[in-house]
Amino acid sequence: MREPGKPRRSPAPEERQADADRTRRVLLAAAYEEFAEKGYAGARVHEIAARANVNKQLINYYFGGKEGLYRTLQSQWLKHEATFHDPGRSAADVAESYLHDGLDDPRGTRLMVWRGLSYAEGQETPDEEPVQDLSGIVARQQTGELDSGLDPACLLIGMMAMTTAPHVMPDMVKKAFGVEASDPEFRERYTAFVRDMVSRLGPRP
Amino acid sequence: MREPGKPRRSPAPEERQADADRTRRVLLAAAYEEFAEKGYAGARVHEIAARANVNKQLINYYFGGKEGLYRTLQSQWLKHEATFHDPGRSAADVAESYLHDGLDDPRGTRLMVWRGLSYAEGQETPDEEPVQDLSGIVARQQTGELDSGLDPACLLIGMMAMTTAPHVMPDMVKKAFGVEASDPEFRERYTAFVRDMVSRLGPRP
DNA sequence: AACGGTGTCAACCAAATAGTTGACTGATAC
DNA sequence: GTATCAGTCAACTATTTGGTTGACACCGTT
Repeated sequence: MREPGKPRRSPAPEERQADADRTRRVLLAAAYEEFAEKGYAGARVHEIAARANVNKQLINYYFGGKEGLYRTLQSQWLKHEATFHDPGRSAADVAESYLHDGLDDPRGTRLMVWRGLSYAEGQETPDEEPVQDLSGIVARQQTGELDSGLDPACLLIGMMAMTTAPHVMPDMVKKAFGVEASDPEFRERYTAFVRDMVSRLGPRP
Repeated sequence: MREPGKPRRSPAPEERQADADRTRRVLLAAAYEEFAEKGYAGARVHEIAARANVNKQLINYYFGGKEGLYRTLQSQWLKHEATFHDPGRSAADVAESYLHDGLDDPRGTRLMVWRGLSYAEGQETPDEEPVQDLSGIVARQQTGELDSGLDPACLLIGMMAMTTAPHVMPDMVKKAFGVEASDPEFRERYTAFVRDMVSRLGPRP
């Protein structure tokens, strides 16, 4: 990208390290976009480099290649786990905000779904916590907000399924609602449904 | 694959057409596997040809290339639409069989999810029916099996979300249940949950 | 001032990949 | 019997793609 004759801008004294960190960050940000959009197989390293306005060799330099970059991205996004652990807010509110977060910025969800499809059974889960935190659900069962007769693990999967659905089957949404998943009309109708749904998960009369 | 000297087996009289059809079929079957497993970008045409035990050129000959093959496959699998239209069986039974069909053979679901991720908003939906059949849901609302206060389109999406969840987030399943999504224990617990869930969608007392 | 290290890049390379070419086989039509 | 056509394939090609090489600029240290 740099013009032939023009010498590169000089990295200021203590800016050196900052530049390296900055490069890592912009690369990760670009990778986030590219991988969320096209998945691992569809993503292109030169495209990531272009989005980051950086030479593609730096992907190898800092992350050891496409796969290293992908792994780094994944492990970084593991923190973003959904646990419904948010005392003070109702389950319906938490579900709604999960849904809205996903509708406002589908990238995280898409990344998760791409990963799910590429998931191979029996693969080693190296360092990442091998157990899902269900305490947020269980706590709500104890307070009677959710029916304690229901399986907590199922509850979590079910709730997550509802919030990811618009990204998993956007075409079915389009055909069933007549509008895209990003349309306010869908948002409104589906939000109401999710809240209603959650309210039905309380203890049975 | 054929040995050098050995002449090819002669196509019998009326077998000619049958051979062409057969080639198309084995290619589509192989493509179904390959695309379901790796998605469009990850699939390899030489791999599809190998699975079909056929020269890869035939993919171009019969389908006009990788994309043509993919399109043909998609349009063929459109019939498999889920509509909950099955009078005589309860909604819980239908949901359960959707779930079990998916667990027994994930390929159709995976294909759908891959497609969902590749879905670009605003793209033309060429010939395929642009409206989702909701009559199966509405009918169940009229008989009082499902709450008629609920949005039919939402009901469909929600139900489908539940049945596809195991394939969309197999890693979360693994972490939440401690077993793979293919494990009988998961199947049992999750089936019970889905049935319970559906039973809660009836009219409120 | 020479040296070594870090951050960066342009140019190159090898493998993979989708697609093309030209040939061959046998059956049917003329 | 010759021409034509459908079906098939091995070998080839152009392009894409992830990755490597070698260089260079700038800084701090000796």
